[in-house]
Amino acid sequence: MAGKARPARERMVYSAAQLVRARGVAMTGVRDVVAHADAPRGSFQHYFPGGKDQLVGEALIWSGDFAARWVASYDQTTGEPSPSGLFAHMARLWKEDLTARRYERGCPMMATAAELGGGDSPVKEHLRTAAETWERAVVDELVRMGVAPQRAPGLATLMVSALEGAIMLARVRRDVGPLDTVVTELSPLLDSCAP
Amino acid sequence: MAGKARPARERMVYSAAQLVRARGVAMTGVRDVVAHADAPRGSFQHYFPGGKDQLVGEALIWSGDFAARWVASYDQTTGEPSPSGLFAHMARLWKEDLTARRYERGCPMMATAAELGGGDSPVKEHLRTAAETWERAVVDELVRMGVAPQRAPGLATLMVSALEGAIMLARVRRDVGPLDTVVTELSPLLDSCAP
DNA sequence: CGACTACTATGACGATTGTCATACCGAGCG
DNA sequence: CGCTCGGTATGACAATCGTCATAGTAGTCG
Repeated sequence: MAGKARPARERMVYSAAQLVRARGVAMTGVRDVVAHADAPRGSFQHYFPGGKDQLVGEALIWSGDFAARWVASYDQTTGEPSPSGLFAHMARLWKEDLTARRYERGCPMMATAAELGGGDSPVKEHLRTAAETWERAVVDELVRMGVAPQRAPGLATLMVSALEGAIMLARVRRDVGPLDTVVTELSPLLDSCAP
Repeated sequence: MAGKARPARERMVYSAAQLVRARGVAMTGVRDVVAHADAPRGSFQHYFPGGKDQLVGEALIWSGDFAARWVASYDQTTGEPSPSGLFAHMARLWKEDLTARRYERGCPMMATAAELGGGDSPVKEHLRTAAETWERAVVDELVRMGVAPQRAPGLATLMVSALEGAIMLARVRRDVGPLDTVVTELSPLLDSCAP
């Protein structure tokens, strides 16, 4: 199941991210995480003296970095890069994940954002930086392919918003249709911003 | 605080929706709902023999109906109706709500969707119909203003997705900027589909 | 060898959860 | 009057939660 190639601490962070994006923060118990990570229970309090908040926080920044890395991986694409191609690239990962995992898991940032109230918790700060990391990666990729720098942030916000909402609708419907829809509908608009 | 103009049962459903969209399903206890609704605790098990699932389910269909009613209320708008105007109409409600409530509350459907795993729970069925009700209302409004019937569903999915994602980003950033952004960026695309 | 550190193991704690069981109240009605 | 019935009021249940306290092992270094 969970290969022990990587140290237990990393596995716990990864498992926390996977469980959170499947069932939410509150529904994900610390005991569930250590079991899913196949890690010793005593190690949790050793590696995460900050408790559950620290674990969830690190899972969020891991997610943000992962998303940013995936966005940046669009560079290795063969063929002419375009904003619509980047958006399709982002959506493809989710289509595969949703179908392969049978709509069990969604976006960890969405799950965390939905459960945190108005207050400022230590978790929310990490959520903010994770989202910022992701969006920044999209902006960088857009300007790299020639989109005007003052135009890119708005487009990135639109892309992330549409993708996030489509993920939610896809999960609700148990159908990846919304992902295809937003890609198709948004493509002409996105490509009209590149040279 | 909570006027007793309406029967306790309705107040509980409403309070459940408000608490769920603020803190999520798991973080919302049954005791919290009855307290927020200023309702007698014994009445909960009387009106909702199905337990928490029934309460959350009814809160979801209430939310779906509310969203659909708000979309339909665009009819009373003075001035020329347009797809972009409808989208701005939908976003305006959220801008006001987020700022007035200081980003305490998000979308109840998003909160529920994020916490439900892959399985089919009785709650998920209600979530599905609520989302369908909302999207259907958008489609009806679009065709009413002249959008081609085979084009409307795709646009509605795009609008709902972008709005939902923007709500999440706005909550994370504590800034309604994303709402404005998606409205601005999407307006030309939306209006290019109306006569 | 002994001491020290990194990591693991286990049991218990108080709090909170959803749900159930039981009893009480007041009006309607024969 | 007595009886029913929609609604209310508590108290307790088992389960689970995050966290803590304490003791154990393994390995390294002096």
